[in-house]
Amino acid sequence: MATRPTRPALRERYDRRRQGVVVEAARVFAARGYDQTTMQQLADELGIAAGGLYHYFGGKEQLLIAICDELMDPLLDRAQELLEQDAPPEAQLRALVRLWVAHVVAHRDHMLVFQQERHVIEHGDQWRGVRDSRKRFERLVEGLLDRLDGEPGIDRRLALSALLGMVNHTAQWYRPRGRLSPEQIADGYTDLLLGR
Amino acid sequence: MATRPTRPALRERYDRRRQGVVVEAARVFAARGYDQTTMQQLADELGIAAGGLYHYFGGKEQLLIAICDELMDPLLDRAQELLEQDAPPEAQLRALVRLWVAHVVAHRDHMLVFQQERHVIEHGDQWRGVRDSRKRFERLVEGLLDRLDGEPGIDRRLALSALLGMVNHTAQWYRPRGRLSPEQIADGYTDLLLGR
DNA sequence: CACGATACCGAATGACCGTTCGAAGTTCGA
DNA sequence: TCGAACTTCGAACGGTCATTCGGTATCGTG
Repeated sequence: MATRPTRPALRERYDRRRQGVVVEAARVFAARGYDQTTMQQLADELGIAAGGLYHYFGGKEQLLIAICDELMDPLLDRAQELLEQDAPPEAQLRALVRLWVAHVVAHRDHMLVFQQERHVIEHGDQWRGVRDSRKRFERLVEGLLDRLDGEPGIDRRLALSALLGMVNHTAQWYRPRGRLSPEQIADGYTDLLLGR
Repeated sequence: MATRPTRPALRERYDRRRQGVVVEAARVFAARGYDQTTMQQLADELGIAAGGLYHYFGGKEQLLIAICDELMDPLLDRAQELLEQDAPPEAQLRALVRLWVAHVVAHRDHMLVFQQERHVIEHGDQWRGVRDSRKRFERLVEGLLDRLDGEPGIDRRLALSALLGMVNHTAQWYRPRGRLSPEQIADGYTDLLLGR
């Protein structure tokens, strides 16, 4: 693996290209599966030789890690930013779910790869970072749910699991020109959780 | 691959052993991933030689198909049986979700493998059977939701997706001696869907 | 233009893995 | 107990694939 260029102009090009590789990898991995995709196939899709990939990534697994980071990091940032604001819990929940659904559908491929490779993420050694990000995001949602007013019609922990299930599952059926917009979907989930 | 024994006594032993292989395979695949598990590792867990596996299965992929069939077929049967009875839609929904959650937690490993290998199931040629089973089950649930009385507080299709997401996601967090029983979990989901 | 830094090529490598198959062991039924 | 059916073994095969690396083309810069 090459080192990141030192000169600013080149560094920019390098970063863009690297990012492009991640996005394409997410696409191909989501469609064919991580293990069933060869570096050769991925390189073909990108129009470069297989060896060229190692200019940007130390190996196949680093590529997978990059996909997951690109999925979790911005989501976590935005969620944190949102929750720092001072607003009623219900409004925050609605806003968070919107943000979350929007992120999921904008990164469908990343999300599908993330779900498919759950076993590596849970057990792998280099995966503590990704695991922690996921855990932290879940805790954010959990904390918000605890802050909701009113007696819960449903167990709070169960509501959290349900919400995680619904939203993440969205990646598997959402289509860009579908009947419902991401916002409508998100609001539907929120309404469901709040008993309408 | 050997043919199924003709003599009844032997056939019984053969079926039991084959079934044991499927269950163990589900366990190992769920933990390590299908592609990352070698036939050797699987055989080790079973205490037999790698070649011995081919006495029961034509190949690794057939094993995967067997896991999925073992998951979907009984679920579909029970659901169909339930829906043939004459009962109010709400009661049927509650019963169906109970049945479904119970099945998912009883076959957690099968379920996790099923989700991980989504891409093969969606695109593979030999997978039409499994695909059809899944589709048929979804249609059963969809039909039941349409039969619910009252104006829907949420889009019916979205409710279906949400339910699918919640229930299937259960496989990823449920633990046998957890705080909630499968029935409590199922009822929680149903309450959520019906607005409590 | 010229030079160094960067980007990519592509053949070679070494390891791994699913699958085969003939032989050996075991079990069943008569 | 004997033979046939069944089960398992385990070494060998053929193929695939991630990764390496020395060389070549391209690009930015002075």
